Amino acid sequence: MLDSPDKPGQTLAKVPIFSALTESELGFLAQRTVPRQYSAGELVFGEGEPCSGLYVVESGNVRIFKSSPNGREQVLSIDGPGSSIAELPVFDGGAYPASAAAVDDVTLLFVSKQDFQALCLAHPQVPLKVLRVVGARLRRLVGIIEELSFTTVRHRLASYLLRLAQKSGKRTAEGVEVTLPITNQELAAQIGTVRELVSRNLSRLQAEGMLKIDGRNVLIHNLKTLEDENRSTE
Amino acid sequence: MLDSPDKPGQTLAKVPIFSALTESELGFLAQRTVPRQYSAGELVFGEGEPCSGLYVVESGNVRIFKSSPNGREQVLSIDGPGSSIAELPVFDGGAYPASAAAVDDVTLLFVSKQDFQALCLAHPQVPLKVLRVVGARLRRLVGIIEELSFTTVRHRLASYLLRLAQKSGKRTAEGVEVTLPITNQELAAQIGTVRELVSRNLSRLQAEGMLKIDGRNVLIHNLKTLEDENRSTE
DNA sequence: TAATCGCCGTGACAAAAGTCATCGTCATGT
DNA sequence: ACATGACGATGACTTTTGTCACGGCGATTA
Repeated sequence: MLDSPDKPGQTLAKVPIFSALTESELGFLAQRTVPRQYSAGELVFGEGEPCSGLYVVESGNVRIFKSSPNGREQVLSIDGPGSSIAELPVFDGGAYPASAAAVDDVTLLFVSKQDFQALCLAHPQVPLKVLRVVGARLRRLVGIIEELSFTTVRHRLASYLLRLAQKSGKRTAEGVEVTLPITNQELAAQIGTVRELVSRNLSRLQAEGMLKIDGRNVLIHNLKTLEDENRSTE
Repeated sequence: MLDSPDKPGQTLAKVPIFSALTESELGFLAQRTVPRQYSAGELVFGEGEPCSGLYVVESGNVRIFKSSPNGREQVLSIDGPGSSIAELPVFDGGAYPASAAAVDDVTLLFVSKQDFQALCLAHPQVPLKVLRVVGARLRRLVGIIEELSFTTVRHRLASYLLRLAQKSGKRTAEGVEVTLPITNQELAAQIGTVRELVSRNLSRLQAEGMLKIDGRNVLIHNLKTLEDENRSTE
């Protein structure tokens, strides 16, 4: 049960880019996927490596990022179960444009370039689905550029908190409470800055009375005030 | 001759995403395209507008950019003849993620969403070509993010000059000479900063003996020195 | 228990980025 | 000839960002 042979098939069925396939086609595809395990922090592939195929996330989360020689990192996206990653380099034949690492313990399904290309030829709907997924990816990247180019660390931090509040905030009497799911270091990599500035800006927002910080828990007193923070210079 | 009826067809033949089509199919497509003229500076479409179709650049150049309420702009790409723009929003049904404006006088061929989708269904190779093109676009965006996140204005300016030197530099006795094709204002928008910083950093590079600036002409004394400028902190 | 390690906060500092205002130049049109 | 407007350089200043160094805290391990 825990390791039933059709489990990969079930995962694949939930992947948007394969949603046009019939059950038997999924089964066929599932037979050619190779499950790969990674433990937290492990590298899945590195920027610049030749692209041998794409991956589907079965469990856990994968972080796609760029890193600088200085040790800085910039996260491009975090993908959970049902996401496909690295679909694009499969098509243009180039190398991976960024690195991928396991956030926590992760199981991925690997689909070789050859198999995927054959699949695309046999099922013309697949590339169309890929284009949809890629569209979303591109929008996200443009959003990152916009934020990096136009806003300050403070803004990006506020945006992050708002997004988090929207996704997993709990209403309480004194406001909305969120729990930071990551370290300041990782948060810094996501909003394009360094650990210290995250720490300082969080403190500053608290000093200004917008937040109350208790370890990883953040109580946002007034969502509106935080939203204004964004609109002002955005 | 100047306005021969098959001219759109000839342009379309050079567009990568249509390279899989036969001559007669191109002719068929050409009949459904609508040529549109824009004069320098004119807006083609604005960020957030619903996407009604894609464009092919027939002549001139189009600038794709984001703008901030502050009046700042960030250029995402500049596309010349033979490029297609806004292929992606056609697929995911969303709005244009950025604005497009004519750099100089421009003629575009408009292909409606409906026609293009029908084309994709009839010719499965087309979406595959689109994926290739989009792959390149995505790489460029990731590159912009990398530069914005990791490097300084000085670095990005040096990179820009190097790229320009590589593309259109002329070797002279004292080094490589390039002519800036745009104003400092526009240069600033491309490297993600403001007019003043471009001016200042150019002056500074000159003061340090790397360049000699004469109006729009820049003489780069030593390409290597400028390249080092990039590697150092990148 | 002590040592170590990862994470966090912060002070001190340096560098970079951005804003505002001013002035000069050059081209254009009236 | 003159006014206008776009473009560019630059000084003065503020804010933001980044770096380095240090110390504290909590968990894990020797």
